[in-house]
Formats: sequence, structure tokens, C-alpha cells
Amino acid sequence: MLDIQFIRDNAKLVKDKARQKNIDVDIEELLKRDESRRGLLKQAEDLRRQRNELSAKNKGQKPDGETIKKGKELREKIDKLESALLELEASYQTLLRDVPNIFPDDTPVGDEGSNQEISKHGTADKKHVKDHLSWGEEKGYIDFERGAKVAGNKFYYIKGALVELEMACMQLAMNIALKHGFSPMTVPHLVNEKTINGTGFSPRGEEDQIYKIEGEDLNLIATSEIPITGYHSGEILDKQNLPLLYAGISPAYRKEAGAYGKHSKGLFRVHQFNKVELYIFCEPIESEKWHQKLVEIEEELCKSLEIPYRLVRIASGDLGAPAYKKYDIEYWSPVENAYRELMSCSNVTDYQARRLNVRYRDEANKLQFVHTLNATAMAFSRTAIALIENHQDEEGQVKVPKALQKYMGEKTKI
RNA sequence: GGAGAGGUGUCCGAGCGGUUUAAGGAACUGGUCUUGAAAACCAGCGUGCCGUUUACACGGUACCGUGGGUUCGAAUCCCACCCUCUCCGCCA
Repeated sequence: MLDIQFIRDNAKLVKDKARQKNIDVDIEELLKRDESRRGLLKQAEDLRRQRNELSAKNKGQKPDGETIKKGKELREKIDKLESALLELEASYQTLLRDVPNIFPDDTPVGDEGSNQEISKHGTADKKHVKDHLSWGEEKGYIDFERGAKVAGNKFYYIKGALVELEMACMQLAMNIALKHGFSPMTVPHLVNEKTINGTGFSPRGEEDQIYKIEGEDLNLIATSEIPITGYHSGEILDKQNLPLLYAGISPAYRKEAGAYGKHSKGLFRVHQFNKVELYIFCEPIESEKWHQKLVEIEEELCKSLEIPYRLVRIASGDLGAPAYKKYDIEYWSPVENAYRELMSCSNVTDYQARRLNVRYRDEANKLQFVHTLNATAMAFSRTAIALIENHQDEEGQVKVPKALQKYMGEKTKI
């Protein structure tokens, strides 16, 4: 959420940035509602002042009939105005919450195709290897058919040595996070609507991404970013404790409604996968620094896993509503002969903090919103693809990267 | 799931229709004292919104778990819901 004052002062900028994000939001209408809201508010406050004055005069005594009559009239007027105001307020809030975050001018403008490659690492050669799904099914490591039988399309079982690999990946990610000072955190996998909305994870359109529990105010999380963001909601954080670094571990549940077809073979796009997520609450002036640090950590992970990858700066149209600045790390897929998304790293500035009201006191003792950042440390389903495709040998075995071997009883191949 | 108790500012905690302009304490900030620190003492100190102002500030309004209601007037009374604690039940 943006500050309404900022939108008033920078309407054109906000409008332009939203358009460049390909997000449709009517700033004119928002400002119009803001103005009529303020008009009504002024009237209501004036009436309330009159009411307060009237009752102050009658402190400690029984008011006369005339006063009671006047008070009643005031109350009726106030009630009327307040319900009108409430309605207007709601429609204003809806629009306000839909206004996407702005982004810096050095962001490439355009959709996904305009994402800007920053660097490449490892050799991206075209090898003839089995795709991860055929490989996994032949080995008996991946079973989508039985997943479909018990749950539905795009649910799966992972078995055997691939589970060992998964546990090893999660441990590696967690240990690297710990090394960099993050505190590990397990989280509720079900959260209420308020928390979902606060994260801005599901603004209109993405609503379909979240599984809801029928009849209850509970939703399955799409990433531990959601419960971690909510963790400090409504709190005033101690400046001395900033930054707060968390490494959340949880499954991610995603409906992926309507996403079938595009890059959706096998494990690439599934309804559930295990994930380690890095999350930071920090002072605004430090968020850029921490953003770079998060990218470094992601790169360290890719290097440890010996995955060829490239770092990409995300273009405006691909940023999504909350992000101010975002990088993706894409693994090399020899099967598809292309780079594919593996990790993501965003600075959302105060966008989530404002929605969930997470603040701290600055040097001048003034309350300020914190900045929040999030980064994927490990999304196993996609990491599995990257490892299987890049580390296959002629005999069809997958080499276990050195960094993972100690977590798998020194196994070198699976 | 059942019974009881409770949810008040950064924190603890009093208040249970109009002396609340939310007591008192802690923390924090400034000052006095001190070689320095601690202690003591003095003073200051909530947040959101709307408006006035070059600014320091000032005015109005709202906020005591959430949402309704009663009343001339609600932190205070009523209703519903949420949450926390204690006990019971169930349970890995």
C-alpha cells in the first residue's frame, strides 16, 4: 500500500508507474473518492464537535428536555453521515490497496521479455540428457500418477534417494542462512484472510493462487513469506533489534489455476513444494544494501549446488504489485535450452509494512514504517529439476554436488 | 469441545456512565547533582486522520481486543465474535 499523501502529491508518477507495471488502477477515481471522503469527514467531525460540546456542558447533571432534543437531532445527523462515510471509506480503501508500489527509474520498462540479464555463471551447454520427469519416473523417484489418484492433477510423491536429496538441499539452504545470521523459523501453514491481504500476495487476479479452507477464515500459505510478514503486524519494533533476519521453512501451496500448459511439465509448476525463504525487516536506508546481500546469498547457494545460472533484473511489467525492485535467478535447462526461474529476490520497501502496520522509531523518535525484503533460498521442486538436468552423467546417474554430500551419508550419485 | 478469569498507551497496571484532559509505575528524552557512572531529584513524553502554518507549532476528531447496540453523553452498560490464561475433556 502506498501513502495517500504521496499519491496526492505524485499522482502522475504513480499513474505512470502503475501503467508500466501493467496494473490497471484508476488514480483519478481514487483521488476523487479521497476528496469526497475528506469533505464528509470534515462535516462529521464538525457535528461530533458540537455533540462533545453539548455533553460537556451537562457534565454531572441531568440535562433539560431542550438539550436532550438537540442531542438526539445531532445523533441522527451524525449516524447518517457516518454510514455514508463508512461506505465511501470502504470503496476508497479498496482502490487504495490496489495501487501498486512504484519502482526506481533504472528499472527496465516492459514485460517479461524486457527483463535484463546482469550476469551469467557456469557453462550453459546443450547436453543430451533426460528431462527430470522421465528420469525421475524411470528411477521410481517421482510419482505424479498416484499423486493425482489421492489428491489431483499436479500433486506428486517424491521417493527414495530424491527425498534424501531434498532433505540435503533444505539443510544446505538453512545452514547457509544461519551462517549469514538469519534465525530459523517454522510457521503456521494456515493463515487468516487479513494476513494474506496484508502481504499483498493476492491482490485481485491472483486471488486464485490461494487455497481456502471452506467455512473458516483460514488459507493455505503460498510461501512462508506470508506468515513471516504477518509475524510483526501491528508492532512497533525496537530500532536496536533491526534488521530482523528470518529464514522460514514451510511447504508452499499454490492453486496455479489456469497456469497449465506454459512451462508446466513435471515439477516446474506444482501445487505443493517445500521451501526455505529469507525475510528481512530493516530500516529504509538499509534496504538496498540488504537486497544486494540477499542476491549474494542466493548466488552462493547456486554455486554450492553447481548449477549454471544467470542473474536477471526484473522489468516493470513483471514486478507484481508489491515489488519496488526485484531480481530473479534462473537456472540453465539443457532440456529446454533456456534459462528458467529458480529463485526470486524482492525489495518491497514499505509496501507490506504499511498494510500490516509494522513500524519502528527513528533517531528523532518518530514512527516510521520498516522496509521488508524477501528471497527464495530453496524451492526444492525447481532445484530438483536444475540438479537432475545439469548433473546427469552418461549412465543416467545424477551427481550429488559436493556441498550436499555430507547431508546424504557421503552419497556421490543417485 | 466444556467451565471460569481476562484483553487498557512502548511495557506493567488502575479505572467499570459525565471530575479521563486515561491515575500510578517502568522504559525513553532533556536537565540538576557527580571526577565519571549509578542512584536520587526536576521536567518532557501516545497513535491515526482532517485542517491551519514558511517553520517551531496549533486546532478539530477518532482510538481502551473486533464489530454492532443502548444513551443527551460509553474505556465504563447490552449483544455477537476473536484472542489469551487457568482447570476439565480429547490427543501426537
